[in-house]
Amino acid sequence: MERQRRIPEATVARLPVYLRTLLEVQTDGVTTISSERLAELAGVNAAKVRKDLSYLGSFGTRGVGYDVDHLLVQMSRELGLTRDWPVAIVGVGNLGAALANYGGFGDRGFPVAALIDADPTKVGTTFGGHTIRHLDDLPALVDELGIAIGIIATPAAGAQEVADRLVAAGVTSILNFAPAVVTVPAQATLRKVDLALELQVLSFYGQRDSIGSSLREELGVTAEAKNSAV
Amino acid sequence: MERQRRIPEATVARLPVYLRTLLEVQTDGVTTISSERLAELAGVNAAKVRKDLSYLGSFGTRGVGYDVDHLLVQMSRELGLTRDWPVAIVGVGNLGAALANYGGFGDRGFPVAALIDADPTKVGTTFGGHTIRHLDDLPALVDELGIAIGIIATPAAGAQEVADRLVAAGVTSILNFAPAVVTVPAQATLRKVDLALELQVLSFYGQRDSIGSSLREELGVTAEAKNSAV
DNA sequence: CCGACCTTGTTCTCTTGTTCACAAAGTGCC
DNA sequence: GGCACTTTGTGAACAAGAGAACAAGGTCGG
Repeated sequence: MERQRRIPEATVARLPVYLRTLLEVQTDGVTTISSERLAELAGVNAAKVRKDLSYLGSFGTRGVGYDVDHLLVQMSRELGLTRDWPVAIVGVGNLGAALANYGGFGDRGFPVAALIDADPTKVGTTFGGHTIRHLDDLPALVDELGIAIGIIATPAAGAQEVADRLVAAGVTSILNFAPAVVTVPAQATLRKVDLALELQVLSFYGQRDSIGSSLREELGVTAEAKNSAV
Repeated sequence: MERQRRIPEATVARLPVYLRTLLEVQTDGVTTISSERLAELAGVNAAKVRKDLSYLGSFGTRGVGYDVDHLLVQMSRELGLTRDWPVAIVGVGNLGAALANYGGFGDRGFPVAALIDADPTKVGTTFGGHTIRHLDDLPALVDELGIAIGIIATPAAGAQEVADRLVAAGVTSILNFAPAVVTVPAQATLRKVDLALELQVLSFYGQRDSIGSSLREELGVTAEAKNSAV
């Protein structure tokens, strides 16, 4: 399959899981790992692991497995994690503030570089080491700080406008937490995290469960289907 | 398709989006909606909308469209949203605290009924109107409060144990925010929200974009693939 | 140097999901 | 009451993804 360059969407979404898993085993001193073992740790099928890794033009060694360090280098490069990507959080309400405080971003190469809000009473105040800037300053901030990713944490009503402004300012990667449908032009990439949606999906399957397991098979609700998001 | 009862996973994940959209148009006084219009508002294909709704045993009216109220009733029932589902948040760190404060859950029928932590210095303190309880109290809390859904907001290291304890206490719906692979028995439903993963996926496509749009077509990175998570 | 053993890379098949296209069904004007 | 028009419901083609299975390739003991 010599270094093929079209990586399927589903594979891209699994690479970060492999990456995290490999980092863990690396700190345990493991230097080589088989697809079987990696699959077990990552919670997926071994054949899938091998197929996914083969897209990286991977060099596993038959009979042995994959070199952990080498795999980490390849994967980091493929995911573009060899550099930091500064993030701007737009909307410093409950959720935005929480995300700003959440250390998990900076640790993983996504430093929070700016907090942005449209509310004049918030602009100028300091939060978690950042002075909140006005949405109108967005283009300047993108230039100054090299913002690569925008996180929308506004109420639903403002989400589309924020997305439009982010794109206009040159930010082409957007993560939307607002419970609203947002569209962006083709050159931009948008992903969403919808907390209420997740709970509602759980509600669907949870309700099904409570009608009794004897019926479940008949209704066709299988364990695989229920857990497919993981 | 007379009232068929196997609803595909992909459809289940879209029902909440339709639901939200319908609630919006309902407040605008709209009583009837076509699949075309609903598709536009929900950001999906019209044929997909019709097929999804047909799984509800839906009664649209040809030549007219769907009755908004009726659709909302059917959909709420199907998703199990005719009652509240009390939620327990396990892990009151940065993220857990944020989720506890986030009003979006209670509003949508998922009241936060308990905050749980394993840290003795946190147990007994009050946060957002809730006294933080110890993880050991979980079974009692499930019985007392009818906890239906558990949210894991602990560090990665503790996630699996919390999941095990939730399942043991009778909670079969789990939403995992911890950056760790968690597995549950088949009778339980697990979904995950992985913030770092989302950013890493954005990084992948963002990096691709920066090599120039002329190459993009050749590399096969299409707008559809990039936006498929939305 | 050879053979037993192990693990990868890849092909093939099956399942799931998406989209098109069109017949069926109902509305409302004339 | 009939006809033109609209929109649904669904069959069928197509695309994407998952997983089983196996040949190819490499290791390591003897």
